[in-house]
Amino acid sequence: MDQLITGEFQANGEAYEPKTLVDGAYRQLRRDIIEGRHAPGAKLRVEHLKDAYEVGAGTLREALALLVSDSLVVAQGQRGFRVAPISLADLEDITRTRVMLESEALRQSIGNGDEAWEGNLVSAFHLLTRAEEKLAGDLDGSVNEWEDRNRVFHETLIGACNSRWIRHFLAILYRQSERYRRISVLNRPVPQDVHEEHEQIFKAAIARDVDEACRLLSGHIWRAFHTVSAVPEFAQESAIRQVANGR
Amino acid sequence: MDQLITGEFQANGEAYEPKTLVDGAYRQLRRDIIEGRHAPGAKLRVEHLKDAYEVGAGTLREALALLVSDSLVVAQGQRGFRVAPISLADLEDITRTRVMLESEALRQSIGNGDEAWEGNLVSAFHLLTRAEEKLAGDLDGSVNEWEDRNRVFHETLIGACNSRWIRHFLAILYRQSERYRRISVLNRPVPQDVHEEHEQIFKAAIARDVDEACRLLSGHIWRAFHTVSAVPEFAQESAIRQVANGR
DNA sequence: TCAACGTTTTTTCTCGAGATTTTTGGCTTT
DNA sequence: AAAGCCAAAAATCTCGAGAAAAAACGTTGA
Repeated sequence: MDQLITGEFQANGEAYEPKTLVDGAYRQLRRDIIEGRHAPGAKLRVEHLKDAYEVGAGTLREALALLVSDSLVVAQGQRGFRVAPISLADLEDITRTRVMLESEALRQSIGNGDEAWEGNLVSAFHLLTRAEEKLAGDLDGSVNEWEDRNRVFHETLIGACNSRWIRHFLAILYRQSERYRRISVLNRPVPQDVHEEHEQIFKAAIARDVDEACRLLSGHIWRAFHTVSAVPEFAQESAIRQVANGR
Repeated sequence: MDQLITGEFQANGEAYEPKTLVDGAYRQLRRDIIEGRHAPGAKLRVEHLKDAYEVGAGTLREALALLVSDSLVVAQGQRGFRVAPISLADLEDITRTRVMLESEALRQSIGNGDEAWEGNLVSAFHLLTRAEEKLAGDLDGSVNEWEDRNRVFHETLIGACNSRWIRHFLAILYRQSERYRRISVLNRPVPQDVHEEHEQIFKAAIARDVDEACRLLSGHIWRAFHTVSAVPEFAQESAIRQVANGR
């Protein structure tokens, strides 16, 4: 089967080799937005960015167009591009929708998953556990590794869900959630509670306890929302609106 | 608030004026794919299309990039663009996901909807009824009108749902469904049954009967799936694969 | 007859310059 | 002093040509 260029995450941990300059700029730009290097609401000037990413103006425009449909960038006709704004209401919407979709996906995945899926899940959980140990041990630079492995763990959980569309939508929502998390949590999150939650979800999934797994996963996702919403920066919506308007 | 260029449908029936050439080409191309003028799996050659749509090559590439994230076009690195392939399994996936999201959206919409929403719904249902009468009366050229008003009716139904993300995903899925419908149903569908279903859904929504409305809506969407899957062209998956591979 | 190789042709991808539109700044007027 | 208007400047949007890659084709050899 043909491989989509601008598709989902890849499940394995190997480095992705961009096949084209547009694709490379798209991924680099997406990462910079998710990790907060481009602030929400900030203007994205083509003339300025084409030098930073070392591509032509047309190429960068095409990469920006791809980001528009991921809702990470908004286009204002004849007035250029901006980083998508953020708000607590938006994060709540993202969270609610994600809980609904991820519960359904997990339900299907546990129902369909074979032994190979179990194996992948054991592996993903193990790698995540190791990353969480490093995170607790104050090793710098392990945040990115944790983010990667956390993403892979969640992807593997729903990996046996045979609905491409649900997985596609969840990938979009996951990126949005990650952006909020990385913007708000500048220092590392509390890893101990999160690790326990991951372990409980993992065990319930392996035990094929659908209802319990969904219940735990929903709680896990909502807890992340409440963690972010407790950050002072987000607690007051007025500050957000200021950022969202980009002025 | 700023208006997004590449956003959702507009609820009213007025003509949309594209603010930029990219946006115009994007909408025109999207319509041509949905209405089947570009066959599934067909190659989209930039050199050939830029003349047809009367824009530059770079502009057309940008429009194609926008369509990639709608999953109406797939990009194969260094090998150009193709119209997204179709398959019965994909339609089933679309339908299942759509039923889940649209039920939730309708549930919220009926819960939140005020009198203004009721008014919009009455209006949309009335216009749809008129279009269905014309369709039964064998007036040519009324298929596009029916499609427009059918879309507006479904949009209005879930219009009071306050989740932007659910509405966004539903807009994508609706376009996909419309493509399958228009590819398979070259002659008009049976309007009588469909009209009765619309009327029942409409009445249940106005009566604020959430469970009944969701039940009817789900049946309505699934019935459309079965209608398409009964078409000989779709009944045999082998023919589909041939089209999907585009060779 | 079939397979493999090298050349030709087609198509895609990329870049920089020109035309439009928006924004900014200063000036005049009330 | 505040509001409105005109001009300069910045940024965006668009286009066509050149470079790179992939596909098609014919040829050669076993």
